[in-house]
Amino acid sequence: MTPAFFDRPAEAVARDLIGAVLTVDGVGGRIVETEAYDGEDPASHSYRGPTMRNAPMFGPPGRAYVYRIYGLHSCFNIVCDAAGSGSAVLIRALQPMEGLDVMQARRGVSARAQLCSGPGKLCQALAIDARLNGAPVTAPPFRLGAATEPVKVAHGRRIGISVAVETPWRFAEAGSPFLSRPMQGKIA
DNA sequence: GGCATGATGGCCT
DNA sequence: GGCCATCATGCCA
Repeated sequence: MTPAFFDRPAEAVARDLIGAVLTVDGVGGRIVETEAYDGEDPASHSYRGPTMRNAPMFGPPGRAYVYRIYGLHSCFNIVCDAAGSGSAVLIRALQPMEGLDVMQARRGVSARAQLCSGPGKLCQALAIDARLNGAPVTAPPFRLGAATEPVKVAHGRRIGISVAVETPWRFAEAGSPFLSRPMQGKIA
């Protein structure tokens, strides 16, 4: 996967990332849930323009934007669309594939369906933290491979936000048991 | 199953 | 000072 893949609107990238395989130092799995955000979007960190915290969102596409939320959890985004639009895709859930034992140890949980079923959980499982903020996801320790087979993608409302709740920019593999929450949208 | 709550840090008004 | 793109736990039904 090349940086050009990410140089598109976040909503398109978010959809196309479903089924892609993401690992950090060989630990990870298939992306099954994402959300798109951009600078026009009141729910986005980039909505009010660049700040120290959200600076990576206004940088080159294909880089990581990692932030801390509620003081304890990390969330992992991939920056999209150059031209300073402040867009990114939040990775919300993975289907664990590689390094299950490592993820279980980091999470303190053994059930596969709970290792990466949420943005904070997958960061803990893959050991993603502020160290990787701004790092290109197209180079080690990241590995990111496009989906190899067609995936049924559903979309619906995003989770955990209080504004722009009508913007249906959450994408997920239909019927996957590895989601943070069940999908209620329509098949795309 | 659902709902309430605490942990805990940086950013914004 | 208040607000979060969260998670785990505990209580009640």
